Amino acid sequence: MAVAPLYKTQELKIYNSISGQKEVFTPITEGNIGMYVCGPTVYSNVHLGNCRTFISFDLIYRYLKHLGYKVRYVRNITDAGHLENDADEGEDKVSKKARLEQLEPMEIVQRYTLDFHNILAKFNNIPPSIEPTATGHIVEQIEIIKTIIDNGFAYEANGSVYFDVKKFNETNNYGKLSGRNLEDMIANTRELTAQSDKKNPQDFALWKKAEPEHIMRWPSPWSDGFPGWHLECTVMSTKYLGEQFDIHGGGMDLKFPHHECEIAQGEAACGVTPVNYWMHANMLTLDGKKMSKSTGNILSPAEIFSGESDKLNKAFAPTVARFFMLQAHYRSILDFSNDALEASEKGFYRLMESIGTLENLKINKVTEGFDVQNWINECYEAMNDDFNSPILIAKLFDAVKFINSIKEDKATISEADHKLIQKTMNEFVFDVLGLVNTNEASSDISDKLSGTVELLIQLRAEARANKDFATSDKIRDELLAMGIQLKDGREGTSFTLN
RNA sequence: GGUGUCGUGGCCGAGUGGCUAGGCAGUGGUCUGCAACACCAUCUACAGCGGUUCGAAUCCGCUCGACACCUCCA
Repeated sequence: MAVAPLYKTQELKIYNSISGQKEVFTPITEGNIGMYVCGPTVYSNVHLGNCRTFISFDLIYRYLKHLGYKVRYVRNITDAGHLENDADEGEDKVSKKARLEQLEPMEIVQRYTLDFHNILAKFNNIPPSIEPTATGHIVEQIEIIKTIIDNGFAYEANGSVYFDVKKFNETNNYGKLSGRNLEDMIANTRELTAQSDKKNPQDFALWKKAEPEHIMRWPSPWSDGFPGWHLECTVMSTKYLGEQFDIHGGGMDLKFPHHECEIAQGEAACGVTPVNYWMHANMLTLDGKKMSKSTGNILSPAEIFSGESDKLNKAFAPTVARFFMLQAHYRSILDFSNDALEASEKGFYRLMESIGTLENLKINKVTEGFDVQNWINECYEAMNDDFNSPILIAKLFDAVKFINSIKEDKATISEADHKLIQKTMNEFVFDVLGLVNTNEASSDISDKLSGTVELLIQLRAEARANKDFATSDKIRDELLAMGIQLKDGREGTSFTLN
């Protein structure tokens, strides 16, 4: 018997940045989803703020897959073309770093691409289906520039090619994603600097002629140079997902100009708007301010994992940091602090604890004290409402309460409901939220240790029976200091690793 | 200056025209040799002012404050 995919029964709503509303999600091709997310520019280590965005889209990817969709997830690596600023003399970020560190640009790219993969793996992100690079698509970028020029939306000046925003805006709408109006933008900008090749300050580069000292350069019909930053995403998304695809994501700070330019390029090249659902993940702040490479207001994942930072009292497991982020909605600003992370950590371990408890729960004939089916529905409702992970987590804690009540003989569960709740917990906690059970990972390697602790528990029980509390407390307290917590229940003593 | 978002209890953080968010912390109880864990109960809210409404924290207006984008950033 074939089971129908979940998406047949679940109505998913997604907040579409371009309409500013939650919309019922309908993919272009039933059962299939094309999703593109702007990846990093690999000229330095990822910071925690970057990670939040990718964790947000990992959640989305995981849930879409959970619903039974076949998702092609494309996330690029920007290894060329990303300029320091928009001025004509703006230097390529990768190039600049290579110059400063006296390395080949591709060594820089390799180093930070590896770092990026390594860190995201620690956060248990699933790699995308395709991870294309800008330098691997120079030919396609040159081709699309030709098309945009032929369609009359770009012009060459001095070996560079610029997108003609004003011309585009006569027939299309430049600013529809970011809610901007081109006339206002023009009215609000200062005069062009005398040496600029652009017709308008809003025009953006599709191709830049390389200065003689610029080491990253490719031949083109216009000059030896390099492609503009916005272009790579247009090229790689349409190449792998088609001229029109379902979801395009990225950080909120890419909305303008990057994504606005992508819309313009896509429409100028293909005559159709490229994306049906625009999704923007919000920023992670530190001391109330956006984490940002340029201002140095940064906390690195390595610092979280090691605890070596003025901002932290202790080290945190990657999955705890992930859990902390998922406790906020992806479209809300989340402020990072040691205290908030510590609070999440305690909750996280409570959640994991109850998943362990769930394994060997007393089974009864009937379920009392909880409506399992209703609970499952509420979990789906939460995620179907624009991927509301905080609500989902709140629901998971409802189940935690129920599980603990059964343990305390204050509620009962039937065998069927037990299976159902176990399946649902596992699916949401591990498959959808992508959390990792740290208890389990450590207990795998500690069979011998368990035996040792069991022995100590036995000795302690004997001491307690003899009212030798000095000995029993010594065993308990010293194990605790080693990170092993004894738990006295009505059916004997168990332990957990902290 | 332009555009936009937001302001929730001790902290973090959902939600929303009338119904308990949740986590952490606190308080009282159960359990315990004492604790811890767990369970039960429980206290601190919706920036300020005005308006719409039978009813607003939720809608509208103003004030104050914060942040983001308008240069590069996830």
